[in-house]
Amino acid sequence: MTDAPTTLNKNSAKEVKGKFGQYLEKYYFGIENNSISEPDFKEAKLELKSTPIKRLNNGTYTPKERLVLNIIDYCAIIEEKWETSHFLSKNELLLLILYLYETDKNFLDYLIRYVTLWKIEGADREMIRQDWEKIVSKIKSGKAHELSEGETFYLGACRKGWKEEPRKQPNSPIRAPQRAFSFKVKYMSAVLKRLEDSQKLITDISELKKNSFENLVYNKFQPFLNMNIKNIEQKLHTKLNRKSKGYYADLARRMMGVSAKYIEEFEKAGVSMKIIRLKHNGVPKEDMSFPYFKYKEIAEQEWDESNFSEQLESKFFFVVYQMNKDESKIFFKKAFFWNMPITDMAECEAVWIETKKRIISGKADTLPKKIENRVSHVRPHARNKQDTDIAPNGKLYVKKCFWLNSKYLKEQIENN
DNA sequence: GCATGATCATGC
DNA sequence: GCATGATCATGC
Repeated sequence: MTDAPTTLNKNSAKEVKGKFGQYLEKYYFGIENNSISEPDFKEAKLELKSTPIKRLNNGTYTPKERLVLNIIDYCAIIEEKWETSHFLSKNELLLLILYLYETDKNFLDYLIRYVTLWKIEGADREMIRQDWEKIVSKIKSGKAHELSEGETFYLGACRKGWKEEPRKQPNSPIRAPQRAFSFKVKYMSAVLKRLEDSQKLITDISELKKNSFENLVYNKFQPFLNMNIKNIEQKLHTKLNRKSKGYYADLARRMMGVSAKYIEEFEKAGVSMKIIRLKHNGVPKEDMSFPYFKYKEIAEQEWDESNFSEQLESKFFFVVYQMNKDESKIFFKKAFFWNMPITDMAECEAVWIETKKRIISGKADTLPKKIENRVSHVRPHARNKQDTDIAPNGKLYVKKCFWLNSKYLKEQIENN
């Protein structure tokens, strides 16, 4: 921000509010201040947002306020659909900058703590969609003046511009205060937590210029190939909890030099890391499970929009350990990125369609078994027998999920 | 309290 | 040894 004025002194909180963001846009990114409806970087469909965090007395950090997004146009929004909504097209992908607000500092001296891309996706996206629908339906019924933040979960309709005249709204003569969509403070806390809990794999950009990301990851594992897990821990000068279920995942992250829970690059790319332990014959000890499904959801969905197809389309990172015959010893064998070949995807589609067919015809208790398909099968995935979900026929069945067959995984591991 | 990743148990 | 059913452990 070299061109920015430096003569400003301490600012009152009110003056500062918004200024950091304006200066950042203007002097760092060269964008003139605007409130146009397109994203700031329209070619990339990327919206620039900066937001303050503050330090608490106990040393932890917390968002200072909600993140205010676009102003709600009461009259226009009732004609919109979620997928093509103004809100989503502007805010789906944010370049989010979290800076540390400090009372007695000139705002030009605020520290930037995190810079990250934040995409509305996954389960968050569903919650936010529901919130959006709720707000829109209230506006539709002529109650824009009764909107309040407490009605929704992640996405709020907050007051914005107290000095502004109340706005016209459809289906009611009453004028309603101006409101904007916003991520609630609690949601921003989750964003911050996510950032605090994640760690970059590659910190030196020059490495990435010389080598592909995949190769850089493989290089990190190189020194540990074929090494017994005990020796790996020693080499890393670390002692992990062997009893923890996440032990092998922890160890894998450590081999990559990461002690945090999340790997930033994996998170951004939607890469899911999976641990596989091979028996002496090269077959994984377990099939690979996915989150449980809702019978009714499968009955109503098409394959293309199903959770299972979405999960399979993402990239995987397999970390493979090899056990000896009596499973007393285990060593690190290999790690590789993987995505499902299109032909195998078709097999999973067939299993999914068969599952849907049986659920609809009231046979949710006899879903595709392992012997029925080379790639995938359906099996219980619940806390116990009492942990059930309701099927379209009104009966309760134990929760189940799709699995990838261990023998199929064996082939994939051997081919990589 | 529940979802999720992971693992155990049983019977053929 | 494997398919299938059942459940554990952790974290949010």
